[in-house]
Amino acid sequence: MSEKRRMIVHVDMDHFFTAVEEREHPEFKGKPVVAGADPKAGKGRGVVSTCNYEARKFGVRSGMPISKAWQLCPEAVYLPVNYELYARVSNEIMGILRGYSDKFEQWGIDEAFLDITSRVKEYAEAEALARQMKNEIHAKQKLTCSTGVGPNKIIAKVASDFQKPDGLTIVKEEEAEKFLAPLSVRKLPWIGRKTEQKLDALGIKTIGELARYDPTVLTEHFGAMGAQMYLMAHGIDRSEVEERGGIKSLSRELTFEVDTGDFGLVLNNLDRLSEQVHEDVLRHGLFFKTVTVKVRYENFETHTHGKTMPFITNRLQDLKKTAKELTQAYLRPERKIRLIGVRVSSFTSAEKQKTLA
DNA sequence: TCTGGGGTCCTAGGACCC
DNA sequence: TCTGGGGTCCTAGGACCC
Repeated sequence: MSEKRRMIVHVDMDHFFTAVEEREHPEFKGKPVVAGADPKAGKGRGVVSTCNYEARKFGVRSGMPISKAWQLCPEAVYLPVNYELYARVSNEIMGILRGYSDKFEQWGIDEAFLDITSRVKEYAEAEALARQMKNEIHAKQKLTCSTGVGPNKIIAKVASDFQKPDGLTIVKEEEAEKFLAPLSVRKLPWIGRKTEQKLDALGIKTIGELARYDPTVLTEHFGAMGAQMYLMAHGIDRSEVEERGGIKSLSRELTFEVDTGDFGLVLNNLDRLSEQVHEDVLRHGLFFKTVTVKVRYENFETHTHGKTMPFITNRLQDLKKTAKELTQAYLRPERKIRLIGVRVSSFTSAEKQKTLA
């Protein structure tokens, strides 16, 4: 019995944050635009969140320290990240895309997978449908996206990244291995900087080299991920497109403008972060059991310390008290602190909590 | 290169239970 | 007393995603 061939689409909005900003501010058009931390004339300490293609011409990239971006392109328009605005626009786009599929999966704020197997019979029809999506998003939102179509999520995602911006790339099942082979392993999802380095040490740079490698050796080096990488390199991926389940954790963190040894300041901010997390907990109607704090020292050494309580709670005082207790051990006079964070997890919803009570 | 912020998932070890 | 096997929960750290 042969399974029906699937038809999967991946949609990735082009430089989403800065594209929304350009739409809202036509005067930015044609200029380099960078969304991220305050550059503070080259002294800022955050990173670039997104930049437009004009800024990329200067070498600016996502994830780059904002101070480096300032060196490369001081004349760019620098904007703070307006997450609420982007989330509103994202919701409208996701609403449009949902209409094109039976199975839908949002991925981050600006990407989505669609299973359109039941709606098309062949790749030409899939291409037409993908083009229709792009046109509707452009007509209604004045934004462009890059789209990939393939027999599974991995191939669709790599395909959407192949031509940018405003791209549309179709990769048929029978062409998938040949399409992937010359690309860097870094193009595969889940292969980041560290894994790329480890693969490089094994003499593996391209997806084709990964596909020809001994899978048992990959499993020895990378565990379950090794087997997964080997399958991906062969264009194999059986994972379903499915709506993400409920939220698993809520957190807030803060990097100080200057590393600090002022523990009063640290604890005040810890309280503020706890209050913000607590607001989110109430907004989602959740009860939590686990509190985790995060501390990063000036040398970037980072620790987390958590506690699971023997009861479920949604009270601010429980969160504040636990976070403070967990943080105390890290407050050492000889160590300045760069970042603190508060996270809650092990959730139960309010409805479930009522039935238990 | 001097490294944000909000998330998810995996791993490995230890506690504890039957 | 020197010893099992399975299951679950918890913790800390790490890699990855956008």
